Amino acid sequence: MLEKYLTECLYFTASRLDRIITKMAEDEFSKTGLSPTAAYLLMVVYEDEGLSQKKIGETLYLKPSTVTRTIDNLVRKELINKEINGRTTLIYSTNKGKELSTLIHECWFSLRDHYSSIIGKEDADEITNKISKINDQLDIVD
Amino acid sequence: MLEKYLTECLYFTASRLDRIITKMAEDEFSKTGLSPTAAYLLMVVYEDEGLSQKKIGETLYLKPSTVTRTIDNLVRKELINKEINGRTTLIYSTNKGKELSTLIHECWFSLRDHYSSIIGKEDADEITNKISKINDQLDIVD
DNA sequence: ATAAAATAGTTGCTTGTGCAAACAAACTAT
DNA sequence: ATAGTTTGTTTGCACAAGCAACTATTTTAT
Repeated sequence: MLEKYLTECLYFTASRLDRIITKMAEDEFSKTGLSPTAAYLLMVVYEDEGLSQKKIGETLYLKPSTVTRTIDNLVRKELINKEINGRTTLIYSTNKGKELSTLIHECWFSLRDHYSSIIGKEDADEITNKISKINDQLDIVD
Repeated sequence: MLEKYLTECLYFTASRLDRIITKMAEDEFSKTGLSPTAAYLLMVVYEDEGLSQKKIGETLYLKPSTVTRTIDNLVRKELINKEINGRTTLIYSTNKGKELSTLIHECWFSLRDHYSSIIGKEDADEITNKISKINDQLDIVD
């Protein structure tokens, strides 16, 4: 009986979805040895070499502390470099980092194929789009 | 440019949504002194006093270890009791726990009002429903 | 030129969740 | 009845993310 009300709660359904899809993404990206977030960060760097941590955080909607730590991790793996430039630090991928590019993109497509094959490409695209719009509405960055 | 592709990724949008809505829920339920999950667990107990941990986990879609810990927390706060019954444990709310019922339900409605006021009631209900259906499709409990 | 404010990043801590292995109780089949 | 299997719960560990307070740099205003 309560179950019905739970599934009418956005918090409840959204966090369940997050757990499911995060697990799927982790499994998919495990081939790269990276967490999904680290892989996405790397993709952001590929796209815009030398961008600042701040920009990375804004792109991925992650807090500065999370960005710092994800970056530390990638630096430790020698996949990116930090270039301190006054109060900002610029991030570049290393050669080793660039070598991962293909694999990461494969995982990224594979993840999409995976959930699309279950829920259907149209539904997947539609829901993703809707969630994205709702995110922008709810995320009132003060 | 990459931003556009990120918003087409269900993992990316879903985890962002989770972060936003979890924060909103935490703020809303902070009046109760409980995490949203703990509050939901308590609501499940109100609805079915004496149910097993297993059942709680199934209802909330949480792993046994998470249920154990959330319950430990509520026991420590003297809001519920565990009654060990062979290999299963049955959960009952205490009087102190029952006293929280009204407040928890208020927060629960208030949370819903909050996000509905931002994205609109229809859109909120629609997306919640869609996510719920997708959860059931993706959550292939082996 | 210097004090105050704003900005970028870091660090210690907390929280929620899961995994895997352990443990304990209860069936099942011989 | 007893060995093996299944089931429910617990425990140790790991991880991702955020908060709040801090440091360091840059900008602004006087």
